[in-house]
Amino acid sequence: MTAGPLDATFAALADPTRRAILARLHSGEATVSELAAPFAMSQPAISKHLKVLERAGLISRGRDAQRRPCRLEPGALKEAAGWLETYRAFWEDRFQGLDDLLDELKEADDE
Amino acid sequence: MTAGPLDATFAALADPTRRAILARLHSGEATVSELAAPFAMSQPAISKHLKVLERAGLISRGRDAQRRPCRLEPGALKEAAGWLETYRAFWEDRFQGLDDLLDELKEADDE
DNA sequence: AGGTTTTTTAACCTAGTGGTTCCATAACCG
DNA sequence: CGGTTATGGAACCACTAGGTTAAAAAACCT
Repeated sequence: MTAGPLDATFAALADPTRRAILARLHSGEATVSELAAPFAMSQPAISKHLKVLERAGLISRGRDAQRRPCRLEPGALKEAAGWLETYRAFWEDRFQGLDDLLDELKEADDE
Repeated sequence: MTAGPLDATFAALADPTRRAILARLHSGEATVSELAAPFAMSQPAISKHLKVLERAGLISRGRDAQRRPCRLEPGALKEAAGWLETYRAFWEDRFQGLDDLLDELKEADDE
């Protein structure tokens, strides 16, 4: 039934703080405190978000003395994009007016 | 901080039942009972899922006598895919081994 | 060893989610 | 009108999520 790691990935992406963290990591590794700095939120809260991202496979963490640098991992993002890709033809068809055409035909049928 | 409708969209996509419903709707409109049939779950539960999908803008609902046919809406899917698209270059770079090269350089630096 | 920095853990709170069952609504069909 | 079908709503329950504060770990620096 299409379960699996997509659950965790999409759930992780559903939070704006976490998406902002990913955006930040897009431009390179960062430590927990660096990631926490921009947010009006306690640092343990950020740690929780990072754990969610890690369990979803969106980031991985190294060790540098006391610091735990985070880096973006491409795998999960790629899978999520892959799932959405299934629908690309659908929304591009719609953009080309195919669905609108169908709507017109249906309305014509009702009259 | 990149908030907005992406929250609702990704949250809606985080549930396998809802993704299955979207997949089903990909091949055409369907009524609530048709959508509920494949699942070992009460029909009100499906109604709740449909409400989540609707509030996320992923589906819309018409009216056909007692039935409330659901159809897939492309907008939200397109936005979600658009957000992920920002990272496409990142995971494709990784696939090309760019990050692996960086890893090798770093390991060489440690020795 | 003692103190500082960085990060995680624990305990707690509130609110939301995903499911249930039972009932209400709405539109059809005799 | 009365019954049936299709769907939404209300009340409830267990569990999870996102936040807090306070304390514990772990690795550094004299």
